[in-house]
Amino acid sequence: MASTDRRLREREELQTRILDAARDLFVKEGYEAVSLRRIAEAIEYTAPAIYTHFKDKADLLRTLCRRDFGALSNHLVTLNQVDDPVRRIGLLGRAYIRFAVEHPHHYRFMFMTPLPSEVEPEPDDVAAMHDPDQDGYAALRLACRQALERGLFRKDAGDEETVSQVLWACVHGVASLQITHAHDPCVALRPVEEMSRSTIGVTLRGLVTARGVRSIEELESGEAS
Amino acid sequence: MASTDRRLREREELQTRILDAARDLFVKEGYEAVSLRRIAEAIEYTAPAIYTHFKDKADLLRTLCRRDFGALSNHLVTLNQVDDPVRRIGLLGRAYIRFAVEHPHHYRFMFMTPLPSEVEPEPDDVAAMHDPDQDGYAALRLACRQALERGLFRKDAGDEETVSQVLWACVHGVASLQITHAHDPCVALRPVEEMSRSTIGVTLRGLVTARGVRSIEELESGEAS
DNA sequence: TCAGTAAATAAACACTGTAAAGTACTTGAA
DNA sequence: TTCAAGTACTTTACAGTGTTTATTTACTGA
Repeated sequence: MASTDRRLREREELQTRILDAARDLFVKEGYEAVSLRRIAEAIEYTAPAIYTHFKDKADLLRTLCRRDFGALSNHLVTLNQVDDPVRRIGLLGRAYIRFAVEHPHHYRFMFMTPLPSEVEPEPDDVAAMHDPDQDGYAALRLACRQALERGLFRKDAGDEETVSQVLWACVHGVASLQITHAHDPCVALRPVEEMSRSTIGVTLRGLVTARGVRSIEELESGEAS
Repeated sequence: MASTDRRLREREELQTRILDAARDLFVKEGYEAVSLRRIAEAIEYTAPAIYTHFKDKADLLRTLCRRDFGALSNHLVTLNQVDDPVRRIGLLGRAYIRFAVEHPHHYRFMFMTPLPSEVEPEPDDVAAMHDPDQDGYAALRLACRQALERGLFRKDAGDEETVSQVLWACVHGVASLQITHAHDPCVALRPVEEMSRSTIGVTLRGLVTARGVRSIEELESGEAS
């Protein structure tokens, strides 16, 4: 049925319009400052209409983040082409922090907001989550495994998983501190580029063997990317 | 006037009762999940009564945090007695993460929530903020300065301020990741003790000179404290 | 043409933080 | 002793929130 197709298409179009309006407002004013009524108004509908397309307000943002973070993962995994795993990890870190700073509201919701309750992920996502060619964290883990295998990371620094999480924690620290305190006069945070460079440099230096130091120097001498 | 004293005392007592009730609820259910009406009910008053003692809901939590974070700083600065600055930094990091995990809602509000607007701090706080014997961050900065001066940290790692912020970012990363994702089945975070130990070990190793390595070994061989 | 279905709406519910008005009670002075 | 001022608190009310229910509207497939 052609008309059924059209209805389905229209439905998806409206969903996208809701998501676009929501993103606009969330990015400008933050999740909690934006009400469903305002989102609805922006697309000339009423608030309850949103419930036809999304379970609730959190679901709206969740969907938004899933889509936009797909973009992050897509960007991160392109770095898999970098041969040297240590240099690759440095580039992953830089890109991660840059993304967080450029999309603070998305980042805040994804990584700085506790889940309402135990929300289990969809099966599709779980599969993608362990694929280094689809998921950013999996790409980081792969790089860590390679760095350990090739003797570029000290073995006593921890196993693949621990090392990955340590690296994640450190870049997350830079990102989240930046998002929360960038304009806080009490804190006087260093510019994010400097924090990014220094933190990645320090953590990598804390992980590498003598052989791995060269990779860091290459990373730091290379221009920003 | 004796009766004036009594009135003042009673006023302070009620303020403390409000704060205690609020802390109880915030710690159990989080800032946003708790309404002023519920806090008031817990102490058998009505919601607007709280406005006699606090400017608004945020002010209530702000006061609560100032008091309780005084306790953190008081604890952290006791570590100033540790001579070796590298070991001291490690102990500061451990204590910091432990505090964050034990007081997740306080920590969230203080370091993971953006200020409503440019709130300038009180002059008293600013003075205390730069005193290593009163403020935790000032204590960290002092330790970093000493580590640099004594040739325990590499000079090219950055100046005192940058190094301090890198260290802060890393422990903050561990703490905030833990707070947000401890019970998230999608993430499967390593236990916080392991993350704390590994992250502090890695970052310190990334900062020290050859001379400084001994301090890390002492730190890691020492029992948890 | 008509029953059935989906989508959007209007109205309402149970909340929220907060402001204004009113009520007791205490205080210092006439 | 009486009276005005002021404090602490309650009652009431407001404007807003996310969400639910009942109702209308529009369109579909038979």
